[in-house]
Amino acid sequence: MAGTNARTGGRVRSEEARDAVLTAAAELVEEAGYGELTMEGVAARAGVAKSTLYRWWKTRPALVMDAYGPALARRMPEPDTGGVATDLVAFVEQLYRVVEHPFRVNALRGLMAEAQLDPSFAVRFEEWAQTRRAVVAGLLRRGVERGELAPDLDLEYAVDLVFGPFWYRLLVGHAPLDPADAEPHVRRLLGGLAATA
Amino acid sequence: MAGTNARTGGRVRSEEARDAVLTAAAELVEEAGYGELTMEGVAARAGVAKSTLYRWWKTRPALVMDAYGPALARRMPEPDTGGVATDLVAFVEQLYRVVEHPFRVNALRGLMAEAQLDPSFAVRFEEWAQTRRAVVAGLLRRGVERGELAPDLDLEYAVDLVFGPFWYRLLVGHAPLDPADAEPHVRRLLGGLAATA
Amino acid sequence: MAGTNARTGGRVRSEEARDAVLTAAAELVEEAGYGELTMEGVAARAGVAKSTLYRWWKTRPALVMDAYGPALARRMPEPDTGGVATDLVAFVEQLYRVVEHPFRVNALRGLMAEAQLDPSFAVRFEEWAQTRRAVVAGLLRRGVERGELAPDLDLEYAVDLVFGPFWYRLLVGHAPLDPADAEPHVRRLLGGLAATA
Amino acid sequence: MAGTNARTGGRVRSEEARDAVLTAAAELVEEAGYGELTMEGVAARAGVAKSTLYRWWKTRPALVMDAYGPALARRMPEPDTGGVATDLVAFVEQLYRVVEHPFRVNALRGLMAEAQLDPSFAVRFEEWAQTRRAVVAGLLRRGVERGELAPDLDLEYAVDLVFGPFWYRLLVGHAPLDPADAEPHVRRLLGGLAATA
DNA sequence: TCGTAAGCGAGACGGTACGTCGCGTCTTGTG
DNA sequence: CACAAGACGCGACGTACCGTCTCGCTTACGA
Repeated sequence: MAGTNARTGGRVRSEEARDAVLTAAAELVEEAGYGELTMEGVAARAGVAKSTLYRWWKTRPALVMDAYGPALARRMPEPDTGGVATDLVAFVEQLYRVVEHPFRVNALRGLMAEAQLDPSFAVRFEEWAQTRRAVVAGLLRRGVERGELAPDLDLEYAVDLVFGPFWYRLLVGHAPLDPADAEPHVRRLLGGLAATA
Repeated sequence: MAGTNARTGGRVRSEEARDAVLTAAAELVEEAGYGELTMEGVAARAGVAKSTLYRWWKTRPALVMDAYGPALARRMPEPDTGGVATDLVAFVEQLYRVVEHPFRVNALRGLMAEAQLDPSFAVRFEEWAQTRRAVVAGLLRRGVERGELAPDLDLEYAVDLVFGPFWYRLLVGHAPLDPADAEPHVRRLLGGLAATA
Repeated sequence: MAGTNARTGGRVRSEEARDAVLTAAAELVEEAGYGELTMEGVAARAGVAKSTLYRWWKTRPALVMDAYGPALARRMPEPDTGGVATDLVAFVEQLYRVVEHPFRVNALRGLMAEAQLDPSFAVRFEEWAQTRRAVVAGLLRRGVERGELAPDLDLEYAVDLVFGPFWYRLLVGHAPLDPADAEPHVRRLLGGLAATA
Repeated sequence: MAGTNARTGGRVRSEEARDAVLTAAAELVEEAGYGELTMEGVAARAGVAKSTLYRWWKTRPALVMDAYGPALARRMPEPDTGGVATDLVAFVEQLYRVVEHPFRVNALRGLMAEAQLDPSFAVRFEEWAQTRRAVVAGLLRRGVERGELAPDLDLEYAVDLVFGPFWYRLLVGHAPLDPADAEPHVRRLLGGLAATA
C-alpha cells in the first residue's frame, strides 16, 4: 500500500556494479582529470558493461555528478553561530577548503565546463548550485533579520558575491584559494571597498 | 632590413582563407554553440582544407579565441572619470552588456569551459583574463590613491569581486545579467553588505 | 501410471504464451523478413519474457522452424497417379506454389541462410530437407520400377534435378517461379536437353 | 583529356591497406568461417582503422565479395571444344572442383546466406550470379545452333539445371560434390531421365 | 625567367570513443 | 515449476572527429 515504487519482478539492481562504477569514476577523475574521463574507461575499470553504465547514467557529467555530488554536498554545513560574520567565515572557510582535495577541484571544474558545453546538463548543474546557494541565502537572511545586514539587501547578488570570487579563482587560476583568506574576505565583503575614514 | 623573418620565397598566406575560417567559426558558435563546433565542421563550412586550419590554429579554443578575441577585447575601455564609483559603473555596465550579444556569451562560456579541460589552453586563457583584470585593477588603484577606497585594500580580491559575480552568473545561469544592475551592484560593492545604521 | 514422465508438481506450460510467440514470429517474418527477426523482438511483440523464449526454443531458426515448419511440410502430398510424369508435375506444381505465400518464401530463404551460418542448425535443416527428398525419391523409384525411367538412374542426382533449380531460383531470384512452368519443366527433365530429331 | 577519373588532390588510396584488408578477410573466412567474420576482426587483423574499412566496403558481404570474387571468377573458363557435351563437362567439372577449396565453399555459402538476409546485397549477388550464368547460357546457345540441343530449349531453365543441383548440394550438404560426377551428370542432363529403350 | 619554397584544397590514414542493439544468462518476484 | 520483468556482461555495430599524412596545384620571391 505504502510502496514507494511498484516494482514487480525483474532482477534487482546490482549494488556491486553501482559501487564499482562510482569508485572507478572517482578514481579516474583523481588520476587523469575530468577531461580524460571516458564512459569506455569507466566501464573497463569498473569491470562493468557499457550498457550497464548507460542504463543508469545517460551522460558523462551525470555520472560524475553522482560520483562526486555526495562528497561535495557533505562538506556543506549550514553554520548558525548567531552572528552573520562568523557564519559567513565558517562557510567560506569550508568552501575554500576544497583546494585541499585537488581532485575535487578537478571534478568541480570539469562539471562547470560540461555545463557550458551541454545545455541539458546545465539544467541539472544549476539545480545543484541552487542547493548550495540556498545555504548562503538562508544565512544572510538571518543576518538581515537580526539587523546585521542592510535591510535593502539584494540577496541574489549578495550570494553571488560569496560564490562568484570563489568560482572565478577556481576556474581562472590567477590567484590561489586559501582557507586563511576566508576571514579577511568576509570582512571586506561586509564592510565594502570604500574608505571608512 | 624590413622583414624580420628571413622568408626566401613560398606562397604567401591567403587572407581569403583566414577570413573564411574565422567567419565560419563565428557562425558556428552563434548557430549551434561552442560545444558543437568542430575543426571538421569549420573547415567544411569555410571551404578550406583541414590542413590549412591546423597550420594556423593548433586547437579549437585557439581558433575561437582568434575569431572572438578582438570582439571581446575591443569593448573594454578604461574609464577615467575622476571618481572610482563612476569609473566602476561604467566598466561594469559595459561588462554586463555582453548579454546583448548572445553568441559572444556563448563564446565566452565555451572558452572558459575549454580552459578547464585543456591545461595548455588554460594558460592562454588566464593571460587574456589578466589583461581584463589589469583594467579594473588600475581603476581601483587610482581610487585608493585618491583616498576613495580603503588604503589596505586587497586589490586582487577586489578585482575578483567585480569579475566573480559576473562570470558566476554567466556560467551558472541562475540569474540574468542586466546592465541596469551595474549601478546598484557597484554601490553595494563599495558600501559593503553590513547595515549602515 | 498415466503420465510417462515423472513430473512432480510445478506450473504447467502456458499454451497461451506458446501461441503468442509463434504468431509473433510469423508476423515478424512476414512484415520485415527473416533477417530482421530477433529473439528480443519476438519476445516484445508476444508480450513474453525472454527467458520463456529461451526455455522452449534454443535458437532463432528453431523458433522459425516451429512457426513455419508445419505450414511448409503440410502441403507436400505424395502424388501417386500411376505415371511418373503426372506424379512429378503434381509435385513440382505444388512445390512452385510456395511463391503464392511470399512470407513462406521469406521463411524458407531465411532458414536456408541460417543453415549456412550455424552448423548445428544445418543438421536439423538437412534432416528436414531429407523428408522432402524422400517423397520425390519414392515417386521416382516407382517410375523406375514401372520402366518409365532409365534403369541406371542415379536417384540422388535425379532428386537434386527437381529441388535444385527450385531452390536456386528461390535463393538467387534471377527468374520467377511459376506453377505453370511445372509441366514444361518436368517434360524437359524427363526428355533431356539433347535434340530428339 | 582521356583521363578516366578526374581526381584533383587528396591523398592516394593506400594499396598496402587494401591488400592487408583483403588478405585478412580471406584468412578469417578460411580459419573461422564466414559467419564468424566481423568488420572489427578484419580491421584488427589487417592493422587498419575501421573507418578505412567502411570507407571502401559498406558492408560485410561487399568486403568478402571483393576478397573472394576474383578468386571465384578466375576459375570460370568458357570452354569451347566444339561440342556441347564436352563443353558442359569441362565447365561442370570446374564448377564442382570448388570443393577442393573448403574455404571457398565456406565463402560461397556465406555469401548466399547473406543474400537471403540482406536485400540490398541480394542485388549485387544476383549480378554476380548472372555473370556465371551467362557463360553456361552461351555454351548452350552454341549447342542449339549446332543442332545438338533441342531447338525449343528454355535456356533459362536449362542453365538452372546446371547450377541448381550444384548449389543445392553445396547448401544442404546431403550429398558430396565430386568432380568425377561431372561427366555422368552432364550425360543424364542431356539424355533426360526417361528410359531410352 | 626560372627554380625553390611555401600555402592551398582534397581526402585517405590510423585512432579513439561514442551510444546502440541484440545476445544469452541471471535473479527477482508472483500464480 | 512456469512465467513476466528486467538487470547483467559481452561483443559488434556503424559514426563522428581527431590530428597526421600524402598528393598535385598555385603562387610569390630572389638568384
